[in-house]
Amino acid sequence: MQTAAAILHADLDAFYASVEQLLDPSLRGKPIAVGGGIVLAASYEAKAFGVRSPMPAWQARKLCPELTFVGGHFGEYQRLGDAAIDVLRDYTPEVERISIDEAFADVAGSTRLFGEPAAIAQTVRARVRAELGLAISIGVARTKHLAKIASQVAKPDGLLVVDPATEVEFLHGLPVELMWGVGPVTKERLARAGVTTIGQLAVRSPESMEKLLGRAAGQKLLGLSWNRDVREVQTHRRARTIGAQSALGRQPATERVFRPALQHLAERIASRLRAKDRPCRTVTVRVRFADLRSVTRAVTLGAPISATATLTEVALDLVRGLLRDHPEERSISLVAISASHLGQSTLQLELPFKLRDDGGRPGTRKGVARERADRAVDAIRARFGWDAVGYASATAGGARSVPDAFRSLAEKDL
DNA sequence: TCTGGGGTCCTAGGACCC
DNA sequence: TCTGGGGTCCTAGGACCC
Repeated sequence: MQTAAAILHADLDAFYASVEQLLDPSLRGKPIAVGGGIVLAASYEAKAFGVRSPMPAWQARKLCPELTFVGGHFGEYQRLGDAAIDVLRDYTPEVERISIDEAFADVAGSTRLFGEPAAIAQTVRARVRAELGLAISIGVARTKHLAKIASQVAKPDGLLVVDPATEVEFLHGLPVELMWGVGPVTKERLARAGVTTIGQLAVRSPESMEKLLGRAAGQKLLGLSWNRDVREVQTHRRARTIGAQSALGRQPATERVFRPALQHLAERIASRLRAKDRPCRTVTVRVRFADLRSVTRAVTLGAPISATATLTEVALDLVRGLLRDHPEERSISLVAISASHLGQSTLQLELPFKLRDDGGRPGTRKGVARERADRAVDAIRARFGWDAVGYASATAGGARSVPDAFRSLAEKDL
């Protein structure tokens, strides 16, 4: 009844940094970091000095004085990431991409055509190396969780197949932080309870783990420690939220500051909502203060929205209310907007709607007119590019901390 | 000299309904 | 006059992932 190990987890090694070294041979073998103010990615040579992402540039330079910073070639990351995943797709349609440089693949149905999973993995690695010039590590196991752990253990530039007969032994010798879902906080909590390896976690009682980590996390981790992972490779996943954020440095908490920033974020988000034809009902804003503490405010509307002007107004309202509740906070360092409760794709026009039921705002909106204006802007951008047209206050606000090309990369609909 | 930007999922408390 | 229990939705916050 034991199933074969047929789940692959493929992960490009130090992806952004490797692409930079590929594009510029003079960078090969050297410690480099991609980014400006912070490290977005580090080469293996830089990681050897302790350089990690995200780390402020000054701290990285302190750890590694000869570190070379390079600005990103974001278009190339997208192109090469896509190409690597496409190599996987040559062996199975069952591919779940989880980020720009990482994907699961289920090759159970492909063995007659292409051979054993391990052979497929080796071929993929060789082809990505030969065709793209990049190293990709692959873990092969019976479950997604174990395949993911295996690829981490296989790095750099390795292949690791976990035999179903020995998977629990393999798992139990590893540190807990290799598990999906164990970050710094959970690692620390477990350590205080005397748990540092997956094997030590596995023998704890469900009650004790639930008490320590909460119901869901406790059950999940205990199950995973025995490799009880029932998740399947999912080829299509619909987004549940669409959001954007902008770091501001340290700025006064005034409308002059947050208005253009929110305008720009709302434009980006609303255009994506329209492009996917998925209007949102819930709008959440987040404001981070100078001390890095952040607070959120959310509102769920009576009707879905996707007009830029409407989203902007709702977000502005929320941020104003939030700041009124925190009069002691004089400066802010980040604003964010997130849209959720995304509707099904419907082609109906955005009707005038009530913003709130309490009558605190004018009841109706020029929904239809806004919809038309947005469609016109979307069409111009589709032809001439994003910066060809836009709301004056947002485009003039110019000083963006991160190029929009990078933002697009991070968007998860890949 | 404090640290980007895009996401997912979980928890807890309160409102509201039956 | 005081009382139950369950379900759903919403909001705020937090941990985690790449």
